[in-house]
Amino acid sequence: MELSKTSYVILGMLRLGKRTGYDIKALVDVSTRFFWAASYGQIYPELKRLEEAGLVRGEREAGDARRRKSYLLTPAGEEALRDWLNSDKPLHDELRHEGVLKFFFADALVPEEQLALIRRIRAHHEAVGDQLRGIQAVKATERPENRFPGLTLEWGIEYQRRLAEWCAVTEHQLTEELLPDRR
Amino acid sequence: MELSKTSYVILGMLRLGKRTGYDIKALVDVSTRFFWAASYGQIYPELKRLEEAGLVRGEREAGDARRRKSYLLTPAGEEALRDWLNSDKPLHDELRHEGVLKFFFADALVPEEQLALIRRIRAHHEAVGDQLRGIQAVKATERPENRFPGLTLEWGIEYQRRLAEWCAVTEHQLTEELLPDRR
DNA sequence: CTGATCATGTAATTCGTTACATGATTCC
DNA sequence: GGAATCATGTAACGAATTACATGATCAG
Repeated sequence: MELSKTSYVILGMLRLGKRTGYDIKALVDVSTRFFWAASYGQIYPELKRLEEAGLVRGEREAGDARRRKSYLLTPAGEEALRDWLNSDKPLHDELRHEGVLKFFFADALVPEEQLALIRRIRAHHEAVGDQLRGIQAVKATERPENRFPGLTLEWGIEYQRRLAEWCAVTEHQLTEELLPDRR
Repeated sequence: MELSKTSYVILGMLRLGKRTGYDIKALVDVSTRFFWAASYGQIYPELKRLEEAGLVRGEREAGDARRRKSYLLTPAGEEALRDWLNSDKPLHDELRHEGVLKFFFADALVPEEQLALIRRIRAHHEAVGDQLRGIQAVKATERPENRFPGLTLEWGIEYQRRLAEWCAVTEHQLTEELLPDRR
């Protein structure tokens, strides 16, 4: 049976312990969202399918007026997760970056506009970097048996920093062309 | 009238001169594909819509047995392109990276498997980098009035190189832990 | 008591890919 | 003459988002 990548997000989150669909969404929003997003519209139906497939088990807490339903991984689910992690099938890698796209077409602009565009792109990456650093602060209190989420967050921060830096360098070059050094 | 991002890809490509839908697809596949992909299923219907909107004009060459239809930008199309480039609306920025996703969940693996995973991710980025360098060779003969496509390509190569390098560093760290230095 | 958050789910819609159908031209 | 490529298009499908509906609980 073929699972979507997003279903592995769910399995991976459930490996950390019992979780509701709501919990999973909240976790995704402060972690994998930056390289693999997921919405309620995917998570709830997918939980149902995963349960039918025997990869997760859901239970409503008796007497829980909130009719909350928590899921946990079955052994089959753990195996499916590990199989995916160890699989050497080509890695899905997709980027949709409007900033780079605009940059690609920037010959249509006059130099001042080009500069303004690059500044907007830089501001964007700085803002995302700030967001990630905010999350880092929250996560600072987490347990050490799961080190990879933290490493991934560091990677994300570094990634945004480099993109912003590349903008700064390009910005500098264009400025020099516009206002050549006079000494 | 709201245009999709992909329609700006089309407008941007047509700014470089008269092109058929087929031409645009071929151009996208060696350039924007890496940060904004597009397929025939989008391009042909979108060209029709853009023509109805008066942003492009299409004409079938008389006596062309191949029934080829070339499009070019109208002044309104050029304006729409420039307006988009200068707009300061938030930039769409979306990443779906299965490698990073697996890395995030890698605590479920034993160290040898973690190492193998990182190697697969590195190999992936090296392969994409090679692809981009191949394109660079082809593009080396292009005109200078459009400098930004070339800059973007350099950015892409650098981007892949850094991702691969980050994998190499992490790989090294994990190896050290597995086989601590004995002197 | 009221607004924020917790909580589950579905329906409509959008966006995009893949596969298919069809046929001409070019290169060997 | 046959394979690769040029060329246009559509239909079916899939993946994911957004908006909506509904209601409980919690903090002030």
